[in-house]
Amino acid sequence: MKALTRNQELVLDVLQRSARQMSAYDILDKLRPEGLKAPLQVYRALEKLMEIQLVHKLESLNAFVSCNHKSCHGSDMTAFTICQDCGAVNEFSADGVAALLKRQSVGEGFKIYQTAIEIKGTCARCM
Amino acid sequence: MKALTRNQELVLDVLQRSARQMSAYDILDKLRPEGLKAPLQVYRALEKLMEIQLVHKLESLNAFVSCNHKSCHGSDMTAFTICQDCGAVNEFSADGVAALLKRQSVGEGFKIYQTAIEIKGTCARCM
DNA sequence: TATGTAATGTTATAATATAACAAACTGAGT
DNA sequence: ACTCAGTTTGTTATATTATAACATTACATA
Ligand SMILES: [Zn+2]
Ligand SMILES: [Zn+2]
Ligand SMILES: [Zn+2]
Ligand SMILES: [Zn+2]
Repeated sequence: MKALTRNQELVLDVLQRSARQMSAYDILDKLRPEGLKAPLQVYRALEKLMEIQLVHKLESLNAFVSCNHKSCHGSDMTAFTICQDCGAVNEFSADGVAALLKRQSVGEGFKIYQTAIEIKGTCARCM
Repeated sequence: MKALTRNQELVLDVLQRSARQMSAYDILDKLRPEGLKAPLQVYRALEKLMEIQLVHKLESLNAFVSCNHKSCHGSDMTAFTICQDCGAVNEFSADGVAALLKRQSVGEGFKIYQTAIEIKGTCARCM
């Protein structure tokens, strides 16, 4: 587990403190006081953080969240619910789904490398 | 089942003839000879086509495909494999996965409206 | 025909992401 | 300490994807 660089620390820290997903530009704005100036500085940090699964990208929102799911590091399976009313995002365990997808995709002759499962709907608080 | 408008027909037609997913701007370029000039003309057509599930968006690619899955219209469950080597996209039936996700998300007090399941890996031809 | 709804055309701009390249840092091996 | 390779950084510029705003036109239907 390699140590994070300064920019990676900064980006991860901002994401962890945030209650919500953030766009790369949201993150950049938060980090201007620390001296960051260019989108690439954020995107490069995000790229590494996603590689080691400390951060996930919500593809359907073009936004990023820190991983709060103890057991997903090293797994290739990540699933999110996204509430369309309040915007709340929740990472949840989808092991059964993962296994099923794997079986089914093997049936189709497909070797899974990574999955994005994003479920939009209404969360409990908003029902 | 309302009839499609001219722009919607044009966009759907281009997508159906394409062997691959296309970005909105790919589609626009194909349709310049037909008189389309602005991105919005394409995006608006895509919006309607997605509403009636004749077209799906691949969120992780910011690209669009026509639906070739006979039974998915009216369903809220769509799943894709995306080959990272050759780029091939395949829409596949994920009823079991859908059911499982539904059960699990109900457990979390979440009402599903729509899902995006995108699986990246290597297809049979590329293995 | 009157009336409301949906679709269109157009210009401009916002939001998201990457290319290219030079400079600085890091760690392993000598 | 020196060297080399690989990684990270800073910076400017640009590419790609998507929407805002607003005037206009088509279409259904009562
Ligand atoms: Zn996670
Ligand atoms: Zn909610
Ligand atoms: Zn479909
Ligand atoms: Zn392939």
